[in-house]
Amino acid sequence: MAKVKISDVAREAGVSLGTVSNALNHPEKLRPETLKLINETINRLGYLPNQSARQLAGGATKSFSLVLPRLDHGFSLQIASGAHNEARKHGYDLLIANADNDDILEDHYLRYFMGTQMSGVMVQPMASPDWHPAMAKMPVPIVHLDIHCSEPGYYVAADNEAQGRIIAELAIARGAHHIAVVGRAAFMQLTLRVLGIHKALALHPDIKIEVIDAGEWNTAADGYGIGAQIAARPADERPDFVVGLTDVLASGVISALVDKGIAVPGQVRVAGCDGNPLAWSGSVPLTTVAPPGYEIGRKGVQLLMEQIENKAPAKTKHVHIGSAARTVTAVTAAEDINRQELVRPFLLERASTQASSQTDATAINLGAYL
Amino acid sequence: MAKVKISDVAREAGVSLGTVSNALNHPEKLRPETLKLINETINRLGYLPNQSARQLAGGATKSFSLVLPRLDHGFSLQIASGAHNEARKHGYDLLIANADNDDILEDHYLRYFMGTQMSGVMVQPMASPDWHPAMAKMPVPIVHLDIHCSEPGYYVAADNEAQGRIIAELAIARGAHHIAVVGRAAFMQLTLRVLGIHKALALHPDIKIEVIDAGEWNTAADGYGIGAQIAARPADERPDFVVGLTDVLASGVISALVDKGIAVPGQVRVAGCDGNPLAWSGSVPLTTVAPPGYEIGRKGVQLLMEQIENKAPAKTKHVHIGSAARTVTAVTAAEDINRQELVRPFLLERASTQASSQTDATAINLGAYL
DNA sequence: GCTTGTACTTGAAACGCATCAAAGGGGCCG
DNA sequence: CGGCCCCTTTGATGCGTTTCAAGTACAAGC
Repeated sequence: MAKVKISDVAREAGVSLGTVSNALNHPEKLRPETLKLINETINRLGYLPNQSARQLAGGATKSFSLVLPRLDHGFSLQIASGAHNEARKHGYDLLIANADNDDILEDHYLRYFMGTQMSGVMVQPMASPDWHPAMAKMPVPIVHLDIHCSEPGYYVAADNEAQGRIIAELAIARGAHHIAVVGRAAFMQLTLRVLGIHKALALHPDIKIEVIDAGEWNTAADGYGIGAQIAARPADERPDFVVGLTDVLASGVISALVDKGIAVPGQVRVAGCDGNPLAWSGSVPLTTVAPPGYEIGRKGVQLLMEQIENKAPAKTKHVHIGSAARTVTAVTAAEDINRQELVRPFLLERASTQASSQTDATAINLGAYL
Repeated sequence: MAKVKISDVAREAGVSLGTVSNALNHPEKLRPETLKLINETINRLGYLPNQSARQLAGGATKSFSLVLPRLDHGFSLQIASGAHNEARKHGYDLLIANADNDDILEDHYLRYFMGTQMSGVMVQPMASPDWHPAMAKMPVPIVHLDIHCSEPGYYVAADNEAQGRIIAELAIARGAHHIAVVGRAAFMQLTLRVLGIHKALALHPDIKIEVIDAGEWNTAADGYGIGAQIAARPADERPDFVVGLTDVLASGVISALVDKGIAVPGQVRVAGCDGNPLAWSGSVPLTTVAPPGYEIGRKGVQLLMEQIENKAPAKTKHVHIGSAARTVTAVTAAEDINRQELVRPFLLERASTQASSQTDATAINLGAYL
């Protein structure tokens, strides 16, 4: 249990300390026999290099970190996936931290990572990065994801307005009169989406817009609650088009509406945001606006790499992504679906899922398809 | 851009190095004025403690790490969620790494974390932990999740056999004759589920079981491919009951079957595994077996805490979870669903979702509910 | 005024490793 | 046999902290 250190390996192998270090970091400098001897000793002793000492002595290690607002938001997972793949491609590790929708925690992890001599740090910030000016001076490359920064710095901006615009156009095409946007209003991104919707509806003053705060978590339960609340309204106060910030949210809304006897999409139409595979891979696909999360993560790492390679980086550099919307022929109602026309972008995807239930028991949720 | 170190703060504040350190770690030892002065200096200079040096000098920091086989598997996210909450409760950070279904990478991150002087490490291993004997000697507390270890060590075992059993019982109740289990066979957990199915079917030798490997990723696309393959078979070679290791997988199978004109659940019944909120919160809920991932993560951290607190821990300690299955009255067919009987465990959940698409464009996936 | 105690503060000694200038060893040429 | 050069190995140095024994200043008690 006593920790084995490099000096133990050196003594045991009958070589010097520096040689063992070289075996780890510059194996090509050693004679093959020496290398082999050392490696055997390392394995025999179960030696594990102390990363802290390593970083202290040698500067930054090849690893990036990513702070996400929540792990169970599909979009964030896409980002993580893209960042992961790109990072590995460059031989970097990726460490992920979950800020759990808590800005204090987000800040905490950010500081933690910046102090860890990471090669670079990425955040998908929950709010406008007000702290950025202070952070920008930090000696660690940092990239903001899915957000537009006015402060100098690096960021990858998804065109959240475009997402709002697409939704609005969809709503117009469907003849909507009253749109409800459902989601956690505190999210900067949501604000932008709403802005996009407003802009797109500038010429349609007759269409009413409403934002319903989904509480802290954006869960299906939140969606269900909101759906129930919508269902309970008098018909003339009820939106005829609901947009969920999350697919899960939208899904919750749908089930509440259906449970309460409101026809979807007959009386109320519902769309989500995320592009969650589960949402559209089932027999009755959910309409969903899918921001290019994977690409955002990938570009984020690329910006990090740029900063690392050009030691004296430009003050500000950013990438805009997702403005060019790919729209697809609409389908009027669930009943009308011609499966041949359905867009099932399986070939573009990278898997997914998420779950629930905090009980001790193995549960089984019964439903259809059984 | 030059890194500010503790000595800079000390000089600038006109105190000694040790005092600044105390301000950071034992603020109660300082006179309030001194503390205030130091804190102001820290903020003014933008000082960020070097975590590496910190850990080197002071031993382990209060942080745990979690290595997951994949982030887009809902079950793993549940684990992460449970671990996160429990860790925060004890004042620990949680760092997550994605092994991306690659055992080399899993091993890599594991070694990395063990060398980082983490307070504890958790893994949801992809295969049987053969390397465990070597790792068990490591000076860092480690806990295996969702797996049963025969080697000495700590682990939290989900009763994967029970999951298999539940599925089998469901299949029997539905009068299945031919069950197909769809998923990546390399996963240890899947093996156990299949074992559970076999055991439960011991008295039903007439029911045929088949395992279809879903490839590396367990994506909806994989599911779709398998579904298509199943649909293409002659009716008598076709399974009448398909179990997806993942909800996404199951969902993909369903859409393929439906696309190919096979009735679900008319001709083929399909169930998933994960308890993904999206799967059952929609208007047509997917049947899904939900292992208690959240609890597994929580218990994992608890075992870690135990090891930390009792410095000389018992050789082996484990927790079994999920054996007591909570079953629910079955529903015969989608058309028969009585919504009042549906189990929508919203109150137990913690949100979710995941997405796809690697394009540059903001995409919109059209489907029903529109 | 001197002693004892209290409340902070100091600074030197690790922590485990990467680095790099320097030493060592062996082969080759003259 | 001596001189060179190249390949390999050595070990002292410093990375930025924490820790802790030793110090300082000041107050109270005698």
